[in-house]
Amino acid sequence: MTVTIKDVAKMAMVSPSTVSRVISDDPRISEETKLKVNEAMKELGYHPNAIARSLVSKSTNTIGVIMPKSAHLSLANPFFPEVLRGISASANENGFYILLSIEDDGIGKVNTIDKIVKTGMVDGVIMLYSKLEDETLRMLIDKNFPFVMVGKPINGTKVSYVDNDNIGASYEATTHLINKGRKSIAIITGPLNMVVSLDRLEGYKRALMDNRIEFNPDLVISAEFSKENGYGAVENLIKIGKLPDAILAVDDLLAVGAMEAIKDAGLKIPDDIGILSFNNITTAEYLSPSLTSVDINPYELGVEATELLFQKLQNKKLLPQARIVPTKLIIRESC
Amino acid sequence: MTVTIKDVAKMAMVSPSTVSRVISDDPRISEETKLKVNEAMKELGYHPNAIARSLVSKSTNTIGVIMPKSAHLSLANPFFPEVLRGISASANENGFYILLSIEDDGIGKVNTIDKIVKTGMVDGVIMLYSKLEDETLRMLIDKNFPFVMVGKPINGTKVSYVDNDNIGASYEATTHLINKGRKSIAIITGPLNMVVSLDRLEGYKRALMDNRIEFNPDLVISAEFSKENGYGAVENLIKIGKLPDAILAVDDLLAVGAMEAIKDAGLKIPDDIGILSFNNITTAEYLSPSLTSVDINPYELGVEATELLFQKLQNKKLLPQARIVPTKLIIRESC
DNA sequence: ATTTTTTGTGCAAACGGTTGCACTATTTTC
DNA sequence: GAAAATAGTGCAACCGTTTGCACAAAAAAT
Repeated sequence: MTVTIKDVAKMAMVSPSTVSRVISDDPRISEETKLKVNEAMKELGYHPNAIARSLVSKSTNTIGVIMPKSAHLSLANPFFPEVLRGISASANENGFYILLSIEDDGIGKVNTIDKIVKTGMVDGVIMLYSKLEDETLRMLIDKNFPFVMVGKPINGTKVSYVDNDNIGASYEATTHLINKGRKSIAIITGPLNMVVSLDRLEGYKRALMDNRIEFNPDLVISAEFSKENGYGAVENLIKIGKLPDAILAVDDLLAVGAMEAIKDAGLKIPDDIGILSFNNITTAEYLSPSLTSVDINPYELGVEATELLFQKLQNKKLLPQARIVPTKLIIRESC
Repeated sequence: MTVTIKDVAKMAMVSPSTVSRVISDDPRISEETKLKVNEAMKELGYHPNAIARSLVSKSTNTIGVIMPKSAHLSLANPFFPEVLRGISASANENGFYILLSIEDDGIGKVNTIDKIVKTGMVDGVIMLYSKLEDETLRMLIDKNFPFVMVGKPINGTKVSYVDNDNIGASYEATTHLINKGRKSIAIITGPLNMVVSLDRLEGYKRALMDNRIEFNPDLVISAEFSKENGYGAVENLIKIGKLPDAILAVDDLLAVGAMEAIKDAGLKIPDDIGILSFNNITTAEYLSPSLTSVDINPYELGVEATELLFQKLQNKKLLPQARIVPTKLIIRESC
């Protein structure tokens, strides 16, 4: 049925080895036989079987990409799809394929990383996943299996990762607010067990410090990313009478909620309160006032992750390293 | 280095065949040896090599998923990610993996479908892709290779596909407008070489006909999906003095633009003009007035596509068939 | 005119599994 | 108690490639 290397060999009247060598462009093959073989291949419509090749070469030219199923990021903004595009572009360029797995968050679920790694389906893994169970992480490290994480790992484990320059971006954003004359800047940050929240808080603190503004813990609100929580955060600031003249929200959704609350309180943006947030969702530009936001580059994140992984594939002994992708402050009307 | 079936065999003091049979749960193996073998497998941390298995079984338990890189749908709304989630969930349930390829739209680019199919990396293919070059399509059909398309194919080719019930949805939407007392309904449709545009136009026509409203070609505007085009379409209607009392936009983006144009013209929504559109992007609910829109179910589309593909894998002779996924009209303030 | 080197190709053993068939030991049947 | 059926396991071929090594023929060196 399927045409194999032997069929080609027969037709070209050479041995299978020779055909194989033609395929891999072995310099020892004469031009003459190359021609014959190539002709036979074309004639028969031959394509080398990837599985058989993998079996002997012990590499599949495939990288596993593990995505969380968790909704808020993947739906509210095209973060994951964009990372994926970056990975895909970079992988394609290097002749690699992508085995995608969307992990079920539920505990006790079958772990696909485990399977694809242990059964040898992939050469390396990229994880868009920070809440990774330690067990899997341990396994990867113990096996010295090449992998890269997108997003700084949670517990300081020494692994390779790529991430946005969250600290730098937050520093820049905060400085921008300060330069606009804002004195009292609140920050609505995400859950404090998320590295992204901590990093953005850190950048905020550093900027305050560098500008000799005292850090005020009352102006730090931590909440899950959602419009409602953004709204609630502002309500709360109003209630305790600590209304700032600017708000830094670590996620656009929080900002959207905050903006509503501010308007509902009869205050003006940016006149009374300036607002600035992160991620630059598409809606940001359509809000009124349009929202100043830090644009991140998920595509580039994907590219960098893949390149880093390829380095590891070539040199298994490469030490864990980080790649930080710059961000860009998009200035609009909200501050 | 890696532990193979032979190592297990040695440790359990049986032949490799026996180990293989234990793995595939062959009933002829005695409980006793099963125990021995399982113990040895655990002891050695053995996992059967997927590649080797594939080589002999001639199946990889992997399906290829081909996504277009083209931006407008994948970015403006989470359509593709959602389809992907559906595919992933369904595939996982059946112990299948996903080989994802994001195709570069550019002509002359290497065609990944071709490669993964011809080199035997996947058992079947799902294409989220309607602008498929005929060449690839032909190849798949000629090889009788199992595949399913998401979205009705463009040229009536007899292939298996899943799609939203676009005609039905449009019929329902138009009827809704009519029931609200609208007499003169314009439709802003997408490019007329896209099946989705045609189908939604078709549903619109049928609803008019069933309600004895004459179809007026002047009220049909075709434009690429974008805010700007939605704006322009309304501007144009105004200019030619054919302002309707309702607009059916086949995409939310068009509706958003249309709404702006209507407001800019000093008209009121829904009082002067009602508006209704398709796809129900997240923003729809936040607009003012909030936008009545047809919610589609991309997740289900993915699930159905995968199930259909599995049917084909089991029965290669299955005739091409379609699966139509119902939609849901979400009524809000805009009409 | 030998010997040595180079060039081009083939042989056969892997890679890590699966499976049809044969075979022995045990059980069932008559 | 011998023949037939059944149960449990192993042998060896195969899946479609790659690759180390051997080898013959041709070219180069002596």
